[in-house]
Order: sequence, then C-alpha cells, then structure tokens
Amino acid sequence: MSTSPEAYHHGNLRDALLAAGLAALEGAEGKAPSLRELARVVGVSATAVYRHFPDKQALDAALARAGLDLLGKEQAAAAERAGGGSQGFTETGRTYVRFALAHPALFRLMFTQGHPVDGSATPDEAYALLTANSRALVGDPDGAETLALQSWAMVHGIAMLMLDGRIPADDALIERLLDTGNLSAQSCGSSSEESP
Amino acid sequence: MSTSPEAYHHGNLRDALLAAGLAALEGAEGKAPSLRELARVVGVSATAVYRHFPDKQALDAALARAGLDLLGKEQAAAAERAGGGSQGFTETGRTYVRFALAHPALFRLMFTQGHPVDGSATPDEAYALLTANSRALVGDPDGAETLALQSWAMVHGIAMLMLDGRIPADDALIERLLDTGNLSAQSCGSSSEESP
DNA sequence: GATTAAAGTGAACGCCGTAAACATAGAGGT
DNA sequence: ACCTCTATGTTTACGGCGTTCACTTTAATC
Repeated sequence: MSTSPEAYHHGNLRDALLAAGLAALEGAEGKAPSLRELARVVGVSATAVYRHFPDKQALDAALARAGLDLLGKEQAAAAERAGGGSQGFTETGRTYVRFALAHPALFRLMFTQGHPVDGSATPDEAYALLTANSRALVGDPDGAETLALQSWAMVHGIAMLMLDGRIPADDALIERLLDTGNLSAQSCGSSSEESP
Repeated sequence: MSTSPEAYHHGNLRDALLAAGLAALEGAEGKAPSLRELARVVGVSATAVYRHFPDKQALDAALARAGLDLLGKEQAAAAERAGGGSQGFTETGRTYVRFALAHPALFRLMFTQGHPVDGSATPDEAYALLTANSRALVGDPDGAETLALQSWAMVHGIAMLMLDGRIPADDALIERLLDTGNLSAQSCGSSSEESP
C-alpha cells in the first residue's frame, strides 16, 4: 500500500485516476470526463474505480479538491510575488480569474458540486489566504469578512460570466473590472464624473 | 401550427416540453431533467422531441432562455416597484440573487451552457435593464459599462457561491454583500474604520 | 378525394453509472 | 512452508441516457 509513484497495477490506482482526471479536464474543452473513460485511460476496468471511490460524485469531489489546492498554491505564489498588502490582494484576485480561464473545465467542476466539496481535510488554502489578506487590510473583523466575501464574489462572478461567454474573456476587461474604485461612486464620492 | 394553448396531441408539443422542463427544474432540487423524462411527462415518445429541437442542448438552451426572460421580468418589476434610481439599481441586484436562490436548478441551467444561450431573438431584458440603469446612474458611457459589468459580476458571484454552498444562503448576508460602500475603503476613503 | 409534408412511434446503438458475484495476489500468522 | 484473509481487481448485467433510422399517422393542400 505504498503512496509512492510506483507502478499501479498494484499500487495507487487512486492517484492514477486523479492524474488522468486532471489531464482530461485540461484537454477536450468543457467536457467532464466519465468514470469509465478515466478507467479506460488508466487501463483498468470501470468497476475497479469503486475500490477507491464510493461513487462518481466522490471522484469528482476529489478532483475538485485537487483543483482547489492548485488554485490556492497559485494564489499564494502570486501574492508573495506581489509582496503582500493591497497589491498582493488584487493580484490574488487576478490569479483567481486567470486560473478559471486557464482551466475552465476544472474550475467548473470545482464549483459545480452541490455542496462545498468536503469541509474536512486541509481547509482550503485559497479561502484561508483570502480572509487572512483582507483581515490584514481592514482591521475590523466584520468589515474584513465582508470585504473578503465581496472580493470573492466579484472575482468568482467575473470568472463564471467569462467562462459562460456572457462577457468577453478579455485581459483588459479583467483589469477594468478588478479595479473597484468606481464601484463606490454612488456611495462615497460625488455622482458626477471627471469628464467635463 | 397554432401557437395557441390548445391540446398538443396535435398542437404545440414544443411549449408543452418547455413547461414540463420548467416545472421539473423547480421540483426535485438540483437535478436537471432528462430529455426522455420530459417526453414521458408530456406523454410522448422520446424521439418526438426531435421534431421540435435538434438536440438536447437546444432544448436546454430554450429552457435557459425562458429562465432569462423570467428573470428579466422580475427584475423590471422590482426596479419599478423601487422607483428607479440607485434604489432601483440595488433592488435589481437583490432580485437577481433572490431569483437564483428561488430557482437554483433553472439558474444553474441558464448559466451553464457553454455559450451565451443565443444572441439572436429578443436580446435579454435583464441585461438591457442593467446597462440602462447604470447609464442613468453614471453618465460617462465607459464608466457606466464598467459599473454594469461589475455589478453583474458581483451579484452573479454571490448567487453562484450561495448555490454551491460556499457561503451561506443567508438573507442578511445578501444585504451585507450588496452594500458595496466599503469595497472602496482601500481606494476612496481612509483605511481606518468607524469603530473606536 | 388523392397527395404531401409535418409530427409522432418503435426498435436499436453505444455510452453512462452502478451492483453482484467471482478471481487473484500479497501479507500474516501458525 | 502452508493456509488464510483481505485488499484489489475482473466479468457480467441492469436500467437510463441521447440519438439514429425506418416506419406510420394525421392534417392541410390542390
């Protein structure tokens, strides 16, 4: 029962299935891989999968979890690269949207399970990073949570709408939408603009 | 070939299928209805569906379109009830999120097609209302479009995250997130809060 | 009334997720 | 060394799905 990357004929079918799943989600745009297809790719009968996952939904959840971890890592790296602070905060959001566009099928899978994808295990690096960063920016705990959730909703909405083709998946547009300074125009500044 | 609501044995199977589809999407939480199931409900063989829709995707697209129209009507009514202006604008967003929570399966279907659900036909009342309202609020066309898209992304993100159980589908939380005044704290006001 | 095109039917195909019964191999105890 | 047991895999089978094809029926048209 080694978890090492040995041959899997006896070894870790589970990891092989997840790897095949992630690979399938990258290619062949939009199509979620079937359980049988993954088994085929890995060279195993379809029912063998059930020795490692109770059902397809569990397999999907594991894939979603893997995707979530990947996203968390990319965001952490991006935030560090940007040097934290509000600069890093924005960069985290940018990375979120970019991730969705770079891995559309995986991203959809991640957020299309009916329920939060687990709750146990390691508790979602991406979300931890988000709350930590916004707490660092705001101070007031309630305000920090609100900012965190609003930011999440914003980038998630941008990502989803772009994935669904409702708004163009344009880099410039991402930048424009990520800049939330104007959103407050109706509530914190004058309602007239800088144009004459 | 009457479009009137007559018997459908010969008559409008198409509308009957759409009605059955919308009904199915309301009950039995989360599950998207199958083509065969809808045919069964309507009392017709599965293949009869193909006389009215080229494939299942087209049926789904039609259902999505119907959902979009419904959303648009509810938003328009809500905006009018609130008396337009920035009050009506916010109300439109609130209605968007409420609609998603009230019709989760339909809402998911609406935004889960790969592509924008058509583009032809009547051009999406919801979106028209959104841009019109934000143009009324901002004046500057570019700024208006940005505000429109940001607002859309925000409410869409809130809706999606709540549907997926990532954040609690809580009425109070909706209100808190809809109030975007604080979002600009980092760019338009002081970074200190009103608490001592 | 005969013709014709639209609308509905039934059987069949290959895919899917899943269940049940069976096979095999490697670990552990004796 | 042997036997056993458990983890892991296989085969076969079931019902549901979307879709195709060849067919019948029905209502509208000349």
